Amino acid sequence: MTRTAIGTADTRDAEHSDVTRVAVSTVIFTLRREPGDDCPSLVMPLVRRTRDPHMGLWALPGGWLDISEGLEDAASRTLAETTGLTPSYLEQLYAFGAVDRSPSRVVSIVYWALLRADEVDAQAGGYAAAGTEPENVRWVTVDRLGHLAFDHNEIVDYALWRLRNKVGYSRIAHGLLADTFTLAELREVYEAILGRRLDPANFRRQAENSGSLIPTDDFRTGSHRPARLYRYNQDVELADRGPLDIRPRHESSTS
Amino acid sequence: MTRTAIGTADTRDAEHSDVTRVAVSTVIFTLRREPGDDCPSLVMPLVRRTRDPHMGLWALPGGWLDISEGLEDAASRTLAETTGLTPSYLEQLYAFGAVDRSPSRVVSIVYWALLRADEVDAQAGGYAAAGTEPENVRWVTVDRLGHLAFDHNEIVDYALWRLRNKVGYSRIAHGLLADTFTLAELREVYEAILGRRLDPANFRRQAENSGSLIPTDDFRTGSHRPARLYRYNQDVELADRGPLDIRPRHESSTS
DNA sequence: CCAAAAGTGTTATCCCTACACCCATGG
DNA sequence: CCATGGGTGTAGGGATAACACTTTTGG
Repeated sequence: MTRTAIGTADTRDAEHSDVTRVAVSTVIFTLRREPGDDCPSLVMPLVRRTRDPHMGLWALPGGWLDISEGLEDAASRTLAETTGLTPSYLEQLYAFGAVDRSPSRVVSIVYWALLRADEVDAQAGGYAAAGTEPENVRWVTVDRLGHLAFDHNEIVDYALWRLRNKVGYSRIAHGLLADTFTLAELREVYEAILGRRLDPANFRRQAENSGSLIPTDDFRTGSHRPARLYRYNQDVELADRGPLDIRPRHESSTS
Repeated sequence: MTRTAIGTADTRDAEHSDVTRVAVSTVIFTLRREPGDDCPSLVMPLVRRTRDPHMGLWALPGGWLDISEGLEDAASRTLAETTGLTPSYLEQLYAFGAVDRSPSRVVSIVYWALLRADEVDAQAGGYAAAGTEPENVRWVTVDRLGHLAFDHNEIVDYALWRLRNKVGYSRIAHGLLADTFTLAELREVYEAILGRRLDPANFRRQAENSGSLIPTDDFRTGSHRPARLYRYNQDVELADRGPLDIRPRHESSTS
């Protein structure tokens, strides 16, 4: 492994200013329920830049592509370095390569990923207990990002567009939930992503008819009528992406 | 401009074997109507490799990314070098970066493009008249490609999947036609891409209701009842891709 | 007149939406 | 018993698919 940098695309060495280098960054989504809020909201981790192109600004997690490392491996690695977690979903977003997007020539292969809310909470709790909470990492609601380094605002906008688009025809919403969940929880994920409320009755039917949900015998008991817990049917993959193995495997760590 | 190579991802210099280089390749689709056939079929240009990784095999047109050149510019450039034409549609497909996809480490940013059938025919006629038909370029029907260099078979499969997928929810089919066309011609494009016949009556209604077609006052007179010619409404862009300027501009050369 | 493609009309079906309604639980 | 969310039923609208039908040309 060669050296890598958190915070994409800085100038590693002056001597490299005449070559094109490849960076890999990742837009990482998860869901956070604020105590006062009625519905959860999308949040993502950002990394503070400690070097000069845009030093001090917040940027997407990322690093240089190692010569002996696959693109997706690089995305997973930087994701783990930033969050300590394994994504429930990881997909390539786009390759950004405008000549002027960085002082030196950098092509960024950008991935986007989903993290299960419960895993993030557990991890955050662990950091808090150990007192090792990283100072240069911050989790931010997607609609309050502010001005990011490089072209990262554009990148996040595109990732958000893709997420919202994809939630309509695939089952990525499961990537934000624990392995069992109520239909209301699943619906809240959709509502948080799409930014609008959905009819519970119709949502239930659609979800049930999709064939991707397995009802369990357990119920979530709240302050009212208990709700059945469902599980994601891993067999059904749904026409989701390409016909080949280009697409990432979901390395679900909970199952 | 530095040196470039037709036929992606060969080893430029031995001294570069310790760096990751960026190549840009393009899957170029157009429609060819064989004299005997009843319906046109998808064809694409391939380039014969003249250097050693996979020398002699056919490969996608491509070349090394120049340090002062945008990704899309590189795709357009190699496309022009191969076909002498400007694409009617050009979009990034995927970044391929498996460690073992080439002897040296190469990340290929792959684009896919559409060419208007009439422009390709005109160009081919020009080559034939001038006697300058390139020997190392061959136009092949997509279902008779044979074994290509590198992972290019996978790449073409993915591009085909994307094309077939996209034809269902966008109007890229126009990218394969001249600027005026009959509904039957438009339907044939869809049929060639999707590989199945479509009901002419229903297709007509869908096309008319899409709002993207402008009827002209001209008719195509064949051996039977004349058919109205339509034009593509360039104002309507349809929710097609990302919300920002990441998407390529269609540099249509006919309008 | 005939064949064949251009173009129109009609109907059944499916899916989605809205919304009324019943069910089960904690307080 | 009542408020609240869990869960079911149902009627209307829009899009699609299947296919019968009329129109217009060349031969």
